[in-house]
Amino acid sequence: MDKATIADVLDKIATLLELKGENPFKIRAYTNAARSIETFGGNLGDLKDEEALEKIPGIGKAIAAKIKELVETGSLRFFEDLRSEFPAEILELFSLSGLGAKKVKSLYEQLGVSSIAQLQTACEAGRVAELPGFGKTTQEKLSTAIAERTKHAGSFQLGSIAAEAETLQDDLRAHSEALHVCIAGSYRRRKEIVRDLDFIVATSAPAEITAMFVQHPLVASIIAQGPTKSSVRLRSGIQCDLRVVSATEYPFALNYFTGSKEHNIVVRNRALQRGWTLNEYRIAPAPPAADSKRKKVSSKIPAVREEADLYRALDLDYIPPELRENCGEFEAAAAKTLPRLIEAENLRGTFHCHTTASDGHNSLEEMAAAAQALGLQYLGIADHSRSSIQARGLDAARLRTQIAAIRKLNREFENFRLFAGVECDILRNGALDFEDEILAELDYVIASVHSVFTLSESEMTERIIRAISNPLVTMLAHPTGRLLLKRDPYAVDIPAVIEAAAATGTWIEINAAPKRLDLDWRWWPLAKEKGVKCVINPDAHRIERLQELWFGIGVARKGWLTKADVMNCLPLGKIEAELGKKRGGEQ
DNA sequence: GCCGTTTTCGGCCCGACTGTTTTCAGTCG
Repeated sequence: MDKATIADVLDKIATLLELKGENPFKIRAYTNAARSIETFGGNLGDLKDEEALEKIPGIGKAIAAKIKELVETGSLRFFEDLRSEFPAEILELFSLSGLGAKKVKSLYEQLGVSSIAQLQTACEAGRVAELPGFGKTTQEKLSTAIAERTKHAGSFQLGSIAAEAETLQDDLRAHSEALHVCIAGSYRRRKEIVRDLDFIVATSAPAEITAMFVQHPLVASIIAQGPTKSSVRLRSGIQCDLRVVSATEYPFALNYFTGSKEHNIVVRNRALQRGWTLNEYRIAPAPPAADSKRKKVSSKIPAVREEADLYRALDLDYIPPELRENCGEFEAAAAKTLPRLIEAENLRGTFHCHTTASDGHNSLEEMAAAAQALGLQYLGIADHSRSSIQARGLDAARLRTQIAAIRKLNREFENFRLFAGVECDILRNGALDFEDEILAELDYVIASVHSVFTLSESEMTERIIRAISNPLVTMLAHPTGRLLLKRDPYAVDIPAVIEAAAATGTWIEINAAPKRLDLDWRWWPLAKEKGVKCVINPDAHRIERLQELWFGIGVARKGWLTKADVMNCLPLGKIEAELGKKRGGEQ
């Protein structure tokens, strides 16, 4: 059972308790526990051990016992009992925007509505509008939400909306009344999936900024419009919120709306401990509290002109947005041990690219020129191997032709080099798609799984470990095979793969293609701890896609990686020796 | 149900917008 499944059960418990009208703080405890499990970086085996579970923040005795039962038996009595109190489909109602626990409860108790289909019928019959607390407008909005539901699933790959987001940001920045503009939220934290975009604008002319925003050519419809907050839907379908604030409010708003929610709660609590109350607009003295805990504290209110001032006032080093997930950043920032995260400028080359030889759209020469234009010192070419029939994978003869072409081209470059590699399929049994003899002729080898995704977890794990145990394999590409929002990862024991990569000196890829972003940021602190090196690769099939390296940098930063952890930050003069290390048995 | 720099009780982030109200509840982030 994976972490996502456990978190999902905890979330569903929270929702069902809400439907029952339980104590809101108990409900939040389950939601907090779900987030905690989701971001838990440790070994999955620990989830069976109650003592280890209770060490995870937000998980106490009661929830630890429930997780243990769930992991050990595959089900949870408490959850099943709770679920049986309501019709099975009732949870789907929560996916409609505007419907929360109270309204769902009313619909269920007063109209017997417990599914989206039933709600649709009730709306069409006009019965929803007659309920207390509902009305004609609400009924119409629900009808629309049901109709639009399939159209906007509500989640977007970061890469699929980045261009739109940056365009809107640039246009807002160009407005003469905009003093500061930033996209906060999960976009700023570089989450792989975003649900909306949060624009924060500092200005003394809020009406003009709001007008420009809601009338922007990218806007498809206006959801809400007020003096300080507006919401629109862009053409791509993503919801986009605008907050207009004053210049003095800006650092607070930026911090608050960057989140994460879990991070904000800790920030606010640290402020409270110092006798201050913090909201999205300002920091102020905490009101004289009824409880004796804080009333004697009366520190001077700090001046905050930018976000860093806020963290400083809370005795913390500045925490980069990518780390704001409440996954240890506070402890590190307090101890002044936050790492200096990798930046895009640190990259010197990259390794996983395709050409027209297999399923790419550009030639060797074009890919090399594009890499040089980006300021890279080297580019690794790794076309598919023969088993990837669908991608016109190379056989030994065509691969040797490509190696020769690369060697020839290299004689023409100054201060740039193409490396000859291959993206070699890992066959069902863990063998590689080429004989060692030809792999040894290459500068490096990428191993990856492209077929038979349905093996059991132990078979898949053994398969991958066998492949990377070959000394000729330099790196493991997209280790889980996931396609974000489309295909789940195949079953594989990532901690075991990380152990094997550490033992064999194999690098692990961050595949920077926005649909993959694999290996996920949540695993990198563990990989780093084990001494595994990272390589950021675009998996580019055309020259424009080389720029997707930018998304890989975001993942690396979220994974707490520095330039020392990422092999392709090494300059040309040093990377060649590193490519030979595993092969030479020096490791 | 979780948590602890006054720790085993008594808190638990909080403001904006909308729609349905006539002063506020529900939802959202």
